[in-house]
Amino acid sequence: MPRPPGHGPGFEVRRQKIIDVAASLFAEQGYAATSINDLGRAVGLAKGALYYYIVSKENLLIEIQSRVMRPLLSRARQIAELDEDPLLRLRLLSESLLTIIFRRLDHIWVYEHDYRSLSGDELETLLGQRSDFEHLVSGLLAEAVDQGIFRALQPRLATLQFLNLHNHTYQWVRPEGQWDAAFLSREYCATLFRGFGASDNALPDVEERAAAFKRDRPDLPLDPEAEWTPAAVGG
Amino acid sequence: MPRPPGHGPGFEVRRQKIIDVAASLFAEQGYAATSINDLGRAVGLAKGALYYYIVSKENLLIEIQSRVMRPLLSRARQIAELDEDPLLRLRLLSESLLTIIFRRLDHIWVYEHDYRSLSGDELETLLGQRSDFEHLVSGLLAEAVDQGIFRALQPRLATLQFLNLHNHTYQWVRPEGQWDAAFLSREYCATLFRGFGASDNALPDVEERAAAFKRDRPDLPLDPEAEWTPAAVGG
Amino acid sequence: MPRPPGHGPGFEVRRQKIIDVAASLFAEQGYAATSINDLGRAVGLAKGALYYYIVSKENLLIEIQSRVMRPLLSRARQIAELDEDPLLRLRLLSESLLTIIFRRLDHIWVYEHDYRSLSGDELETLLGQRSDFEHLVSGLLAEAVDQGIFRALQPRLATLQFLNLHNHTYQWVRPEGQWDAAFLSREYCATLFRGFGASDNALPDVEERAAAFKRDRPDLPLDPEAEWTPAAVGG
Amino acid sequence: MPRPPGHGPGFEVRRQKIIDVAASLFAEQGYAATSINDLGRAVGLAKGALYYYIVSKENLLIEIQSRVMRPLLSRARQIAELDEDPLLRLRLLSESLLTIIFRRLDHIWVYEHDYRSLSGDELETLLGQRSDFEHLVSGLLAEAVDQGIFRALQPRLATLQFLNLHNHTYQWVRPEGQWDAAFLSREYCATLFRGFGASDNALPDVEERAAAFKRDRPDLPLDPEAEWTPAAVGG
DNA sequence: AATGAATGAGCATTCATTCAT
DNA sequence: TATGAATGAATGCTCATTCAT
Repeated sequence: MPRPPGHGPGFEVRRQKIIDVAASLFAEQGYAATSINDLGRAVGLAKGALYYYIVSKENLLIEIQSRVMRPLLSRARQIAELDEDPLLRLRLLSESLLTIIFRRLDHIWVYEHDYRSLSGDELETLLGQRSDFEHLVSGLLAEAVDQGIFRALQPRLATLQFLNLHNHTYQWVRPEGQWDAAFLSREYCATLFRGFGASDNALPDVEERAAAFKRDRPDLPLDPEAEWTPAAVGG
Repeated sequence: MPRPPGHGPGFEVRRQKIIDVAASLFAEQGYAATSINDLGRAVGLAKGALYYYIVSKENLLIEIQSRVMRPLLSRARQIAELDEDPLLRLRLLSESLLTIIFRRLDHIWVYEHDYRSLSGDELETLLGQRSDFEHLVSGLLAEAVDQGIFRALQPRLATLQFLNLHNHTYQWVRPEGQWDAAFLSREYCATLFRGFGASDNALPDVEERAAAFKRDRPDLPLDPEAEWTPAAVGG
Repeated sequence: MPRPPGHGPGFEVRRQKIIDVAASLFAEQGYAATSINDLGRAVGLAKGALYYYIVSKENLLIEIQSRVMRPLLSRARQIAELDEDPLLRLRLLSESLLTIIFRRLDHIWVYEHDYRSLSGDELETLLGQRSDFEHLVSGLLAEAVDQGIFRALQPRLATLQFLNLHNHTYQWVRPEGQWDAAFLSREYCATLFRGFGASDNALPDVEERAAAFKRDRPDLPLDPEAEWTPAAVGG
Repeated sequence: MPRPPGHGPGFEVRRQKIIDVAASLFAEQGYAATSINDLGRAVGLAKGALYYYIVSKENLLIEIQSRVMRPLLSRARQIAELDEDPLLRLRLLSESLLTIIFRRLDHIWVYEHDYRSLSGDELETLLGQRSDFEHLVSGLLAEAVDQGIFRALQPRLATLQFLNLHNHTYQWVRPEGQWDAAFLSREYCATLFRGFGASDNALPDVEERAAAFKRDRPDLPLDPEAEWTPAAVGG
């Protein structure tokens, strides 16, 4: 991102502070609902001055996204390349991801909510980074399957479960609450690793019973929007 | 035969179609970024005529939310009250939730993304409904713990894992794709029920090894934003 | 005002009722702030049906104006032409004017407030009628001066005083209140006839004292917007 | 030298000019019928720039009202508290009121016509100020009655006559015309003070004759809307 | 005689951005 | 560096009016 030439020493510092504030405002009110005026007020700078530091509102979004995505991806790559078994690497990657969610909750809100406000090029970059991250996870999961640690999972579906579990955390987590990133990581991985594990200790009949239920109770369809049929009175 | 005052027979039909279109636009571009003009264009109606059918933009949001939340909650309550074991009920509730996500994906997008655009009263109602749904899940999980089917879980955290796994699905699911709601429900429940299950077959040492890693490799902190310390060369 | 041909017997009745309602709404909220929708609701007719009876919103204004102005002018002419002394005729005309103010208070509100919403032609007609009425008053006042009943007044200024006193009544009068038109007319005429009367019983020195005050107290200018000068401390 | 944040030196000047123009437009066309676009055009500023100076359209109304009401009330209070006889104070107050009508004719138009466009709080304030002013007049008139300068008048009705006579002036006065505020005040007070005066020089029989007329001429009712009865031909 | 539906212009207001100073 | 001032397009919404039925 080329900056106009000839900036004083404080320029970058202030610029970063402005992005901080923008992230917090965007997280609170949403990107579209936050005006440049709001930002100026929160920063204590007139609108005109603001534009000395920022190039556009959309650019703030880009910077916020990459603040989160760049270090995460870089650390994730390091972890994935460690010479450790896949389970440990997954566990470390999980904690890494949760750590940044805890530390940059507002950035994550913006990242998760407003990435669709980006236009073509930038959106593509971002989606590329997301995809890169997903592939790191996929790779580790596949290794675990290959090594027989996990049962035979569809790798894509296992990845999505891993990501669902972690990524949705931003919706409810309180960084100052009772749980920290390490704890959540331990819990999530306990669930996932047991859940994905090879040993066949599942609760074996629940699927059959579910199938039976669907067959025997047409009056209570699982589709919430389906009509309610009065229960068949058995003979 | 003069019709009673109010609206003609086609009114409600068209109104519902307009809400359909709104849901799809809001899902695509976000609520704040979609203008009433956009909606009019998509519907093929001038702005003025649009307002013959809708009461306000925000009201569209409300209608979309409740289209999703009302049937879901009602069906979820029926399921929770069934005289079946908690595992089966969780499984049915899971499929119910995923079914509505598949059938009303755009509504769910709006529901998940733009609920914060609602003002006081409506937001409160919505959050109340969300909370009601969560309590249904919590109750079933607690039953499973009580009956010794699941190990001793923090009920709140188990609930959040259940919800993370399901709710984040809207982010990537393709209703016309290879998987359907029943399949995803089976997979998610397999993961969760094994993961939450009582039998102690976890992969026991991963936590110790993670702790050791954090101790031995201060050069590779899990926080993606922490400084990279050149690896200590051990002696 | 040509009406479309072929109306049933109830047409004119209903039309008049609609104008009644319009007058009351316009009086309450102002012409510009009252919508045709408001009118439809108040009348119990859909907008479309309304236009079967009215030609336009502005036309309602015209009808309301002439409902008030036509009978008033006609009666005023009859009174002015009576073979009675000017004082009596002024007194009768005063009561006539106040009577219509009492009976048609809402029309008068509209008449006084919103006549400027009329466009060229109609406005001219209205102003012509106003002017006709004023000339009737002027004529009677001039007669009274000629006959020596009133002192030598500038006829225009006397007319304006007569009209000010009467016309502003609509601003505060309550038709169901303690006073009726006859009473107000008696009081107004008592004031005006004494005030205009020939006998020189004025309170003679108030003008001199007013002049003195203005001279001696430059610190308290009568112009409310003039600067306050600290009072000159006398020696 | 960086100026403190807020507004430059020309801001308030321009702001006041905008309110001036608004007052003149509102007076000409009415508040509701004047658009912010009209104002922008008249001021030579794009709509966006206009809002840099004004807070809202309604706020313009408020500013206009208080421009007129604040100085008037303040000056009126000073006059009412003077150590002079009530007649002189009434005369001075009359001139004060007329002076502001002359100087701020457009403001007065707005004040008199569009006060009902104000919403709750502001309307209450305004009505309170109007009432305060009326009480000042009432007090002086009551003093004059108590001192026997005026005959026994109903104080409320006397006040309303005073106000009718003065306040309706804005409807026809031309500030650049032949009359000025001092002249009108002299004339109005001459009428009122004689009219209210104690000496019993009224034209005593006009009321009896009016009563007789009403009795004897049922064919010519004073109500302009009453049916015309063909005159009874007397014997 | 009356309706529901539609229109297009207009409304007050907000916004991201620019620029001379 | 920072400001106040300006712009023009866009926003959600209302309105008087029309018209096929």
